[in-house]
Amino acid sequence: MAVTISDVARAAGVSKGAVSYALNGRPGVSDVTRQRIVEAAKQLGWKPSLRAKGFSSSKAYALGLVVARDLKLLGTDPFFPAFIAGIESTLSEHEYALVLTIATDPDAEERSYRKLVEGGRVDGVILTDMRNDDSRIALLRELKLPAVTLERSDTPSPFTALRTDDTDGITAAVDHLIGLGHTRIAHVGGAQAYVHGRSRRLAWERALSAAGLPADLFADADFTASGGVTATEALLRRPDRPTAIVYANDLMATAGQSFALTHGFTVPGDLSITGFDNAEFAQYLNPPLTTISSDPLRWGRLAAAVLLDQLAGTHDGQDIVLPPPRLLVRGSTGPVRFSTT
Amino acid sequence: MAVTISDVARAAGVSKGAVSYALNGRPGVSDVTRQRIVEAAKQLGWKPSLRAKGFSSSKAYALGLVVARDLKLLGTDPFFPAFIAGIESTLSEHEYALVLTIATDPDAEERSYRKLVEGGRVDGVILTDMRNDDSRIALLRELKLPAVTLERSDTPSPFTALRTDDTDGITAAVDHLIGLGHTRIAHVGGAQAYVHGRSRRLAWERALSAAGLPADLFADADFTASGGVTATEALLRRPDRPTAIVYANDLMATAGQSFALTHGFTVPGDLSITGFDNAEFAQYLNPPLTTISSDPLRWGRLAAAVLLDQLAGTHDGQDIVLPPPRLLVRGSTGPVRFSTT
DNA sequence: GTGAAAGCGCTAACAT
DNA sequence: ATGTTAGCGCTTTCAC
Repeated sequence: MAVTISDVARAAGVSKGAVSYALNGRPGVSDVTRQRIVEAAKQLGWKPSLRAKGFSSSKAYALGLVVARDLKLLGTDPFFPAFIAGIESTLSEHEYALVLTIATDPDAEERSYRKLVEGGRVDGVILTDMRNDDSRIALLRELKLPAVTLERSDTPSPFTALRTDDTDGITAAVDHLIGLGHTRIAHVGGAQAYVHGRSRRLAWERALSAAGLPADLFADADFTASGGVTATEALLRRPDRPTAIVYANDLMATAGQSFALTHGFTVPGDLSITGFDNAEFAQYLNPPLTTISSDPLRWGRLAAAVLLDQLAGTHDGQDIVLPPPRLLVRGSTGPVRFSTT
Repeated sequence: MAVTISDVARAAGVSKGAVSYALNGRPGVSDVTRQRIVEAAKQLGWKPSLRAKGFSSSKAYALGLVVARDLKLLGTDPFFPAFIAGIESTLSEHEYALVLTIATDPDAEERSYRKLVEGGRVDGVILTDMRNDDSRIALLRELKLPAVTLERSDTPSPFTALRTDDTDGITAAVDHLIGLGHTRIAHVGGAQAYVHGRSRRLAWERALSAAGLPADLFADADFTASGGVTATEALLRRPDRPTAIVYANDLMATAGQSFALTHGFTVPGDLSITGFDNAEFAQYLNPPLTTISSDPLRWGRLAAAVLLDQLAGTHDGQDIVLPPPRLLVRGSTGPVRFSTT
């Protein structure tokens, strides 16, 4: 049997309560007594039982992450692994653990949150892939589960959000293309039900408007490779086809580039292409993909830190704004060759 | 306050113990009493507290997964997300949760396991990325932590392993290339410290030997894109350069293909290429990558199931053998053009 | 300032 | 076969 609080109390000649106070740095014990207790605990090599702590304090000492994504997307998204690593790096400093759940359909998502709460598995959750009109906000409210969200849904939310302007990345991409002489710059959108899907589209529109260019070359897609192909095909079939396409993520850009190349277009000669995410493989395409890079590790670290602060009551509830993503110019973008207008 | 076992006991007019027995389907209560108890529990909407259960039974009702990988690899590996989804699908049926840890350096890995145990976070762990001479085996033994491993390390291990023959996938790839007339078939190896790195290399060697061809075109790498580039460059610089390269994963194959294309080689004209993993992006390369596909979802599901069985004492300890991976022939492989020997 | 003691909600050893 | 009861290891209230 491992050493318990009673052993320490006995060794230090005090009560269990005193030990608890002493070790949690709370008032209720004199400094000398505290010293003695700390000493005894160290001597005995006492490690407070997380289970007992959790039980008596009704805490899980864990945070939850429910990932609701299509497997195909999960597998290629460079965001999640780094994001999770970021979460972990914060949690490991605080004796917290991460409980990960993967939900493959909408119902499973809600069930996941409910189970996490019913089982007392977590003290709070991190919400990613925010959606416009996001049902999770009401759900978590009902469940009284503390949360932090990545980006802000248009659904009013009582939860702290980590935000940035996707805007800046897309804007930089569009401006880069305009600088290369492009005037027919299309956008292949990510699923518009997602906050980041829509904000990227809006950023594209605004950047074009700001330059006095029409934002009429839009093709809706869903962040998947096959969606990217379909959208690209639709755009390239148009008589006023674009000379550049801004994609909402690298996977669609990759698929789109592949489609263009196999249909006789040169990249960037006939068509310039930009992605979003900076997936590892993107720089090994032919040509390597110009893309936009954020800092998922940092997002993860911060998201966990903010949530922990909140649980400890040391966060003021203000949203956190992260630095904007950066444009990485590579071979898939180049000067417009000629205008066919 | 939520309804507890005492409430149910009172309502059913029995002791707490009786309720515990009744609800866990154990002997000790008559069928009539059991009926009454179950009824009362349902009426009151009683959900046994996982925390209390865990506390009194010293169980976590959770499994752990410690991922020790370079972030760059984590982000492009299609294996993990699907594998984790598989684990989840089994766990969610058993009131178990998954605690995920990411270790970015070797020390962190050991610390992770120790923390998981000390905190009583998990009842067992799933080991992936097995290494030859794997230190985790001794560690888990010391920690008395039940485990299941993916593949078997050469370190003798008391843990059940899920196995397959990588062999079959690589063999199929080499045979496919031989069938296309290739005779100088190289291999760009994954880190040889890993079981799957070495087994793929050995499979390549054996397949060539079986066909009476020399296995002398080997370049060591580490599963990373940049490693793939370096290895490819070394191979293509050789006077007896290969007409086909079998890569140990898709990321290296992608990077290698990119290198070859940008250095004037045509694929598959001058060089045929095969990968391993069937990453989503691989079919959107130019040309699309011939690769080898396993079933990570199934691996995950099984790994979790076997471990749970083991915890329940219902597994005989026999290794589980999974079906071999499949070769997916795509555009990156073609007939050898001519021989320059 | 200090310490005793009462839970927290279960499980399991123990009487009956 | 059934029910009683003593913990599990901590936190926290409440006397002292």
